[in-house]
Amino acid sequence: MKPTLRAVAEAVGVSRSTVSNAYSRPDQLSAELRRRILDTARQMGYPGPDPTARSLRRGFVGAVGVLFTSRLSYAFTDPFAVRFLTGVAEAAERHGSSLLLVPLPAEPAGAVKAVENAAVDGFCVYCAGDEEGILDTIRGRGLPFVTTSSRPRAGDRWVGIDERAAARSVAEHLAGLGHRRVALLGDNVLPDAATGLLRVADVADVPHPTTRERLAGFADAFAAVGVAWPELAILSAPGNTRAAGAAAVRALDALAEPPTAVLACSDVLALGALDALVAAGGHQAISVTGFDDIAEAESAGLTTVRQPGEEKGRSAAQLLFDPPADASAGQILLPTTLIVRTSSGPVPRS
Amino acid sequence: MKPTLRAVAEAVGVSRSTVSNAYSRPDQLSAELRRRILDTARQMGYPGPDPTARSLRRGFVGAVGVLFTSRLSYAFTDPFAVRFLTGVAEAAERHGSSLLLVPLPAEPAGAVKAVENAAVDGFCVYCAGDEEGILDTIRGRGLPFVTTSSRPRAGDRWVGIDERAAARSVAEHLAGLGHRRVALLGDNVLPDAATGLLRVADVADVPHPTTRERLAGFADAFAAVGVAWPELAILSAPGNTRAAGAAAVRALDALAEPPTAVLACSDVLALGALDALVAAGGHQAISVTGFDDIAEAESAGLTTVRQPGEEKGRSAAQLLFDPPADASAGQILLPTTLIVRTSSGPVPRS
DNA sequence: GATCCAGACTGAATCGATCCAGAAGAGGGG
DNA sequence: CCCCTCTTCTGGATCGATTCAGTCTGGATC
Repeated sequence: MKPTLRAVAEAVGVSRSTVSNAYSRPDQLSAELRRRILDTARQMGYPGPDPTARSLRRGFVGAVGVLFTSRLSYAFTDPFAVRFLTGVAEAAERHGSSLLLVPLPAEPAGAVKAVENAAVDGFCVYCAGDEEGILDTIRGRGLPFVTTSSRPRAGDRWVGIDERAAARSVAEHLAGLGHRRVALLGDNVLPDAATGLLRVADVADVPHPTTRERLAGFADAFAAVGVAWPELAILSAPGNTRAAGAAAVRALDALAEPPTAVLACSDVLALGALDALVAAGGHQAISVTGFDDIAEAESAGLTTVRQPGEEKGRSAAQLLFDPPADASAGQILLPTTLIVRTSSGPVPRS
Repeated sequence: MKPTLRAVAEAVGVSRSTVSNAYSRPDQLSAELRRRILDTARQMGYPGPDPTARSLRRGFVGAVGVLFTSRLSYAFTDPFAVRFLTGVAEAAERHGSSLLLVPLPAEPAGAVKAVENAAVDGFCVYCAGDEEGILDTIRGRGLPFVTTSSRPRAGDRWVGIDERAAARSVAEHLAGLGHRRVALLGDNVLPDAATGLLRVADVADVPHPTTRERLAGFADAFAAVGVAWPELAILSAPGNTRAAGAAAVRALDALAEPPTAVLACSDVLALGALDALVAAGGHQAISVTGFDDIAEAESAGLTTVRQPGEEKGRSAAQLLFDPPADASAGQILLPTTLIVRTSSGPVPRS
């Protein structure tokens, strides 16, 4: 067994307080004694104050929790999530904090337990499915947190973009190019895990808030040019991956008249859509747009909406570390930009 | 202030142990009493046992530390590191553990402190620069760990590849295509942060173990066809990024006779090299190879050595969670494969 | 020479739980 | 009716440190 602080104190012949001070408050004891303490500590193989015990006593941990809803390992396969995490990491390392990545089990009860058991000083919540349940648990613990995805409660710290307006901007671009018969592509659009071409009575039925807002934004633009919601084809992918996007788009084959454009809720899905269209040989005819502007989007020539991923993470962590005195400054709206590339073009005359 | 377990115990009129049992050992008390306890706890706003206090008493935390040497936020920009992390995350979530990502300050003393202060049950050490210093600190704490990068000490748990043989395999491929005048590209080849074309007296002078092994493997293959170490051009990039790789390769312009091939120590660097060569217009003439086989390598047609990234992470975590009874099984050597694509070809006759 | 003060160090209380030996009570078997 | 076992619950010790109100010492001040 490793020696404890007490053992060191006894070996040197001083009180535990003094040994503690030798580590954490050098100014509280003479340099000479401090040296002696640290020396014998080293000799005895004392590894320094136990982090857990210290945290308990001090009342803080030095780590922020990061919450992804989907399986943690999936988070890393999502380029945008990785960029967010990069930003959080950047702020955290500047602040001297560690990052605790907490895997959330699929069942709500398990997720709540995971949040309750996380030894952290606060949370960055990235896009959770059962967001409210999780936020309530965090509130229950009395820990500070910052959300990103859905619309925040008044008083909650938040950083995000205007999802709906951003989505509208790409859709307006396509509408401007003359597209009227279009498909909207999202992942897990409805809760029942149905995949492919879907009938969605109302955008409000879409459970995932980000997907919902983006679809609504797309719809807004088309409504403005006279295309109503029921006329839009809705495609649901089984997940936010390239393969899933491709699979969903293949469902369009069933349509008598294929759409002239596919608007995806993420770049990953959009790239998958391109994959499928290229494989089918008809990609010239169909415009595809994405959302996020991940690295691959550029080389693929994907028209998309750029949102600042790293900055989102950085601001979130920053907001957690030093909360603005003025609560109204606790909600940061980041800008988005429409990036037009080659994957979108005018409707082909046929 | 949030109520504590003690407060709940007093409110219900039972002992603290019983409340504790209500949460952690339901079989130790009657269902009826348990319900009563949990109910009043909920009413009082008790968030459940404090994770830190619990960890202290139980002696374990439920989190594994992951150590990257370079700045934590850089880790996420390295696709191979992300894949490793994905694997670790996968194993961790299966095991119900969290991941503590610990940023390591650049100065060794700070890094040691960071490792000492991490509240974890063990570490996965991914490619650390001052690896030995860090491993010693972990050993000092008496915590289990798994390393990946450099050659392991006997008895240490380890998962990795035969870096040197793998590197040799790509180099042999190029040598077989007739290449004799080649450049080797790594990041931070020498400790003095020199960039571009370098004079390196001996491979052994390269501080970073992975880079050293890979360069040595490249050299092995060329030595076998009569090209000695001093005849190889060594390029050092200022970091493991695409831009850095491109920058380093531009130094080749200074050469009277440019090499016919560039062998990079990572795909990221290789892609950067391709960028630079494409920009210069001469990429047809020069073969480029990478290392790792990241996702972008395929679409770029990059010849490379594939190593199983996710599996590396998964095995590392697995090795940490359930150590093999037989210590000799604690070192896992993963296979590598040469992947030949279009970025390598025969030496052009001129 | 009495007073004051800063600096060095101590001790007990505390952080918030979990663990374990054992007490109390209920039921069962002989 | 007594002994034994089981279940249910309790109290105190403990995990390993930090904190804070003091004590003690030696020297400066008037």
